[in-house]
This record gives sequence, C-alpha cells and structure tokens, in this order.
Amino acid sequence: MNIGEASEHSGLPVKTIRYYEDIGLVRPLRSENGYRDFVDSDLQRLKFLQRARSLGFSIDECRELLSLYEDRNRASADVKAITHAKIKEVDRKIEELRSLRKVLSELVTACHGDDRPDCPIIDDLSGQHEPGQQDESNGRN
Amino acid sequence: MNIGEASEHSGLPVKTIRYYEDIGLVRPLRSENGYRDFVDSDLQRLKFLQRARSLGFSIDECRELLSLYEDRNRASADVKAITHAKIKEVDRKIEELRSLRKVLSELVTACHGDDRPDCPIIDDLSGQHEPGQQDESNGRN
DNA sequence: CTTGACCTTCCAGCAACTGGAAGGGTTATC
DNA sequence: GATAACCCTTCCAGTTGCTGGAAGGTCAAG
Repeated sequence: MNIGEASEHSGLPVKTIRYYEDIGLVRPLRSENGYRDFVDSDLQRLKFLQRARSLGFSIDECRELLSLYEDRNRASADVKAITHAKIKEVDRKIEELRSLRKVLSELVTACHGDDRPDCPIIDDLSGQHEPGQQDESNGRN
Repeated sequence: MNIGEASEHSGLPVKTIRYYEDIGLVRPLRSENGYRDFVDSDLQRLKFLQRARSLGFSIDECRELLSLYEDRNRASADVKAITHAKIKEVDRKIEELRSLRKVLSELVTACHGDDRPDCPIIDDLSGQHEPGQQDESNGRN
C-alpha cells in the first residue's frame, strides 16, 4: 500500500507519516520503485499513533505506548500509569487556563470599550495596578 | 542600564530580551562598548511584554497591543476586542482539554491496572472497540 | 595581571510538524 | 510516442518562542 492510501486509512497526513518514519515510529518496506510499502502492521501502528496523538500523548509517550502495545506481556498497570500522568497534566493545563481566563475576563469587564483612549486593560499590562492613577509619567526620552 | 539589570527589572530572561530585540519588539540604544543600554521606556515595554505574554497573548498580539499601548489616541474598544478574542480562544482550549480529560479518565477507569497484559487503554488506542473514523479531512498533500 | 562576572554575536536545537522545490514513476488518453 | 495528471521521492526551510552553548570582548576588584 502506497503512502497516500496509508494516509487515508490512518487519518494522518502524508507529510506526517514520512516524518514518523524519519523519527523511527514506523518502518515501512520499500517497493522496487522506491515507494514506501505499508503493510497491515504498519497501518495498525499509524492508526495507533493517530489516536494517541489526538489524545494528547507526546511523541515520546507514543513511543512508550507503542512498545507496550507490542509487548504481549505488558502489565496494564504500566499503561495506566502513563495515562494517569497525562490526566494530571491535562488538569494542570486546565487550571492554568482557567486562572488566565479569570484575569482576562476581569479586564474585559473593567474596560468600557468605546472610542476613548482610557483603557484598564492597557493600564494593567503596563503595570498600573492601582486604581485612580492615570498614566502621565512617561514623558521623556 | 545593562541587559542584566533590565532582565531583573522586567522579569524576562536575558536571552529573551535579546530575542525580543531581534524581532523588533524593543530597540535599546548601544553604549560605546557595544553593550545594550536600556532606558525607562524600554523597561516599560519589557514589563508590558512580560505581563502580556504571561496572559497568553502571542508575540504578534503583543506587537499589536504595544502599538495600542503607545497610541495616546487608541480606542479602548480595540484593546477590548483583542482581549475578548483571546478569552474565546482560551475557552476553546479549555473545552478541548475537558473532552480530552473525559476520554482519558474513562480509559483509566476501565483499566484494571495490574500485572496482566489485558488493557482497555491499549485496546482503545489500537482501535479495538469500533471501526468508526473521526477525522475525514486530513489535509493530504 | 589575573580572575570572574558581565557583555557580545552566531549557531543549533527543542516539538511536531508543514510547505515547497526539484525531480522521477505510473496511468490513461490522444 | 507524447502529454497530462497524479502519485511518489528527497532535501531544505520555516513555524513559535525561546534556550543553550561556544568563542570572544569588557570591566571592576584584588
């Protein structure tokens, strides 16, 4: 199977598949004409990669998961641990974004948003945290 | 003021400040000896950048915000619009992460996590549940 | 005069691709 | 056989926002 077809079957762009070969995630055979030739097991790997990447696993984590995937004697605990760590990472990111959102929405609420230049958002960004203090200190050089 | 001191005052690493000069976000003077010489207005910009970046604005957005920051006649509506767009972006990311988390925690829950090889997580990643496909348009080239 | 902390430039690399150029292979039609 | 329309190949560069390191210049202290 050529790379185009492998792309369709795996849901991965052609470029990405070539990249995955580059970094050793998949090793398709080559036909006489130099074209890559993907067999069933290659397709399995590609689909696996597509799914794992879409779930937020890094390339290195995918590598690890793939080796577990192919280890018929793996302990499910190992896979579970990786997944659990990923969940905690996702939780951290969500928390970070939430607090970001909080600050941003406070700023947006404070800003009247008309055609006047006075803007609490800019004031905050420029370090004007105290209320009542308008900027006039920046006149030289 | 030399770059080290500017770094301390702005909270940005020395390397980052040099990078910001590279991409034209700040233009410090040079002393006789070739050292960068940061004046007050440079420091203002650096602090502004530090804060805006930490709030998740991209470099390009910072560029835009900076030009509004320095435009004494800016309309606060312009700043508000950028910030509002950023909030929506953050909301999208949070939603994405939440649905990711849901799938991951379902997988973790299903996995017994002992030393046996049977693992629902691996099964899911290798497509052992349903032959349905999720991403039709994968941008082949 | 030497040490050590600063500063300079330039080059490379991170993650995970993506785009494009330059060229060859395959297939179908004229 | 020529041509077109795709497919495939490799290689190089760019993305984002820095970060690390090498090789070397400057400065203040002892």
